[in-house]
Amino acid sequence: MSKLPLSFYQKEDVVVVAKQLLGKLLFTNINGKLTGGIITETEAYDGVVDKACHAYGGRNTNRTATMFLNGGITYVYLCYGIHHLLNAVSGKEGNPQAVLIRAIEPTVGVEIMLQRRKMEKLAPRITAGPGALSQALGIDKNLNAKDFLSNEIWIEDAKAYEDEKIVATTRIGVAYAQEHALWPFRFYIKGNKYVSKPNS
DNA sequence: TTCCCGATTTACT
DNA sequence: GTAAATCGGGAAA
Repeated sequence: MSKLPLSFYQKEDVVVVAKQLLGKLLFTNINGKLTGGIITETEAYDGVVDKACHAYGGRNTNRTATMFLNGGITYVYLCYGIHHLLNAVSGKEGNPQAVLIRAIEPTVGVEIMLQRRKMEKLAPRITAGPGALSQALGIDKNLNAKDFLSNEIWIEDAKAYEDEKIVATTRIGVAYAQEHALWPFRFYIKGNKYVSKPNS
């Protein structure tokens, strides 16, 4: 398998990127520790027109500047003062779109992930949920604005899921975005155990 | 500089 | 089911 090219992320429609990322393989190699798995859940954040997006209305600050860059890089930020959340920036430069990676199914480096999560044995909650996933993979804001062809974090190509295996629903934790909270911008793989909240 | 609050998780009752 | 933890960003002053 090979790494996804930057052109994959630079499509105009972030929703398409979010759907196509399902089933791809996300890896990190932090301090020589290789971990990774299959992406099972994503959410799209559609730039300046999306009230749930940090860059809504063209808000360009130290934090959100990363999203305005060309697609194919990471956007990592701290939420609730505790959790690092991993996004894949998409679209072209100046168009602040991003895909939140919410969950993976671990396949490589499970022992390392168990240690990082302080867990005794494997359970879905190890990587089901954006904060949990980042902790398991060793992601923090030092990985912000890295491109997805780096040696620390990357995504490899894999067979795409058929549409009937993909569930589209509303996003999590964005009630403050009013009517935009109803947009069906969350995608996950039907029946997979490594999904943060299957019912919504 | 101050104040408010969040793209969550976990440990309780 | 409900609440606490915890800190940096963004807006206002």
